[in-house]
Amino acid sequence: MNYIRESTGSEDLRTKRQHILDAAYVVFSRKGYHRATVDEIIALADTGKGTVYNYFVNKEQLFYTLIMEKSAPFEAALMQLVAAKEPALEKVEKAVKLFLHFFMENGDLWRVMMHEIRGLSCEKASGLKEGQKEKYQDWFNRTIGALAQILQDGIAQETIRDCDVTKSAYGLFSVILMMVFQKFVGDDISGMAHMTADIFLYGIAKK
Amino acid sequence: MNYIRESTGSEDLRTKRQHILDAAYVVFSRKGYHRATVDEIIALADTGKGTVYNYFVNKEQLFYTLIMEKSAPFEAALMQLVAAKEPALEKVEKAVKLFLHFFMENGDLWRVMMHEIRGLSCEKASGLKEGQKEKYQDWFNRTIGALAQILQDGIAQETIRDCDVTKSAYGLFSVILMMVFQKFVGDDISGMAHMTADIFLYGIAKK
Amino acid sequence: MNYIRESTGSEDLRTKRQHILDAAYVVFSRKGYHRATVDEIIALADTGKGTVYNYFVNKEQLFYTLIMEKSAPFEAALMQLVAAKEPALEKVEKAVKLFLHFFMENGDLWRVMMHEIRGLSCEKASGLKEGQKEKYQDWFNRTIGALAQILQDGIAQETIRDCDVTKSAYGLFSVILMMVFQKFVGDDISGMAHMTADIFLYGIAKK
Amino acid sequence: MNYIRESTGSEDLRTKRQHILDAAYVVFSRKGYHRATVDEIIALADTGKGTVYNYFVNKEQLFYTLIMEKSAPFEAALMQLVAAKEPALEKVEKAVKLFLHFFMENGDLWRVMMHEIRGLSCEKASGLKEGQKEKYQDWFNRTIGALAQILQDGIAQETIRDCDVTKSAYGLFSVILMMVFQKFVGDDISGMAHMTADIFLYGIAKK
DNA sequence: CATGAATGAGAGTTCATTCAT
DNA sequence: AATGAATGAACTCTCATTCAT
Repeated sequence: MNYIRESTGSEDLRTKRQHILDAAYVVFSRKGYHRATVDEIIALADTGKGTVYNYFVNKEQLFYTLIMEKSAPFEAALMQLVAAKEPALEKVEKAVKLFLHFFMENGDLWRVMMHEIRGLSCEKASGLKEGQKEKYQDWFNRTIGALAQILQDGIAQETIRDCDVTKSAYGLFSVILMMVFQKFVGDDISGMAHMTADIFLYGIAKK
Repeated sequence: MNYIRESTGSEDLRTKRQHILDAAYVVFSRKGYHRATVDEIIALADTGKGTVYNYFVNKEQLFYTLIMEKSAPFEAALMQLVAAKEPALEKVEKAVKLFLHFFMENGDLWRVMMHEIRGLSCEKASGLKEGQKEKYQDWFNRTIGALAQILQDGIAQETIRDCDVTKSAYGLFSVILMMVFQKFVGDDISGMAHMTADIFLYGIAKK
Repeated sequence: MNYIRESTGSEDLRTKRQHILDAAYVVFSRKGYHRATVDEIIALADTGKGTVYNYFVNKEQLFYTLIMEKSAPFEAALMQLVAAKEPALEKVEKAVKLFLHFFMENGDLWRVMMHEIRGLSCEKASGLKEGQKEKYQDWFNRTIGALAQILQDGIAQETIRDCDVTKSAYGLFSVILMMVFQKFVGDDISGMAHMTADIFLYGIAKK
Repeated sequence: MNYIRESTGSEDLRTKRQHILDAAYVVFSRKGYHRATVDEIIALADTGKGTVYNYFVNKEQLFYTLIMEKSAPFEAALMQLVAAKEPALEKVEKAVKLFLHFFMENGDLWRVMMHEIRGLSCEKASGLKEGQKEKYQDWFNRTIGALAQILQDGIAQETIRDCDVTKSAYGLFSVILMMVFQKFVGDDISGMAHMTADIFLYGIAKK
């Protein structure tokens, strides 16, 4: 296994593709989908323009691949948390922490993605073809569904009010996003997670 | 003479500029700032390309004008609410209702605007010039500031916990937005406002 | 005669047209033919856009009219000089003075005109239709022809060498133009005329 | 291998960029800066619109590049002449010949350039940005400065009158230009150079 | 006559994508 | 597989001209 990695060929093959993805991550995050240009990506990736189209069919699919590759480890961790045997209230805080970590790293890219998947109705209203958009929607169904599952467990455990878990999960999700985008989250992610979960769970009205 | 004005006159007097704004509203909302083209706007407004540039200096200022004209009545109502003499807890619910109404109408446009004002640092990271972005930011300072003021009043009235009112206001704002974007809000805006305010104030954990 | 002038109608009629010509003079001189816009002309003339097209068939004819109106008094004076009974050498200096005065006033406009009449061959190579261009060329034939006539008189009077009078006239003309454009001419137009005529007549080589 | 390069290689290597410059030369010369369109240039260059912008940042810089590339060999020859050890009077005639040759080839383009660098004061009075205009002015400072230097040498050698060399150089320059523009120069450039220098040096008045 | 809102042809420029090397 | 020169469709914006009032 080692000798394969050390052979320059395989090393470089993975590298070119990865360099492009890394560069695309930076440029898409900074500029958004439309203002990001392939020229800027290849400049940052230090590669040729044609190379991009060897690995990715077009700009759109490059973006999609980026999203999926960045998401995979986060999704894995989240699913693991859902499956864990723990009180739901504690899982909520841990989930918030996972989301905060993820968005602290990838928030800008996700903001771009979320902006692009709007306009589902019209054929060419978005840069994404009809089939692609559903794949992005699946991401929300999976991750926010995980949050909802935790809340559902809490209801079963009678530590959480009997509410609409999907709406609540989306609400929690949106608060996390806003905290990140407004740069309210500093180095103390754990503390922020605690505070966010606390307000979410117990409200801000005086008891 | 009056009835003549009302038949064709009033129709035509307000027409061109308003038609363009109406068309721009639809196209910007559906396509976002960059994918919206002047050609599509004029097709919808049933006017010539030059006419747009008679009324608006460029695409950006058309967008800005749109935002400000749509926002004005909402802002007025919000400020009136803040100034009213009422318990803060009730004001919160009324404010949520105002926001829900506003975003049910203009949510897509605001999503576009919010996407464009990101990337404040870089020069060309957004379609908006540096000076303009601050004007959009002011909108947030004003409206979310109003929410924060209501919460602050609640703290003074000892009906709301002593929390970071700005963060909390942003949190409430983001939840409202998400409810709208996820189409969780139907015809019963009042009911939704009640539910949202309830969860925000009292949390979802069982007491 | 006076009462006609004072009647507002006739006064204003002449005025509108003249205001437009005055404004056109300023704008064409400053911006050149293409960069001059009708909008800027009407702003300076304080009139409506349609009014321009009431008096002039289009931008091109406005320009042409301007040239001809500005030229008339100069041409008259020049023709008078040619016809005068005077030694040719003195006429040369006086003609130089006339040209200097004229171009000190209208040099920019003439530069613009001279630039526009190029590209005689191609149909649409210039902004001017084929027929129009010849009219401009006539101006040169008339005015430089006058200079040539003076030189020809000088040859007859044996005070000027037997040279190609047309070429020499164009040469003198070009020197005058250059003096004006390079702003080598100050308030002392007479002195400058003397110097220019002196070098033209006697050369700059040491005798 | 070499002959292959010479058949297609050398043709194609220099091709696109040079074709564009060649086409731009023709179109700018014929139409002037503003009436010249990129569409016409690419039609003549038989290339795509984007290709122009691969080689030149914009229309203005294409024009500037054209001017500089056309000027380089002429300037080199002129500077060599100035530095040569020869009587100034002979240098004058040789310089006139150089200028005649140059303007016989590039006169139309230079006329366009000269027209564009006017209106130095106003911001948008010309198609050229403020900083660029100075670069064009430098061309005059260099080339007419070279003429003036020759005249200055003549004064030192006591073969030329003590006159304002800069004004005189501009005068000579303008005469050359006019000869070319009026198509007074035919195939016998040497003869024309002799005549022009003769009149410039010794005047046209009878001794 | 005087007006100026409306117009659209046409300008310069950008950028995702292709393909010969 | 890697490249980047070549491309042209699509974009925003300008401005001379018209015409209903």
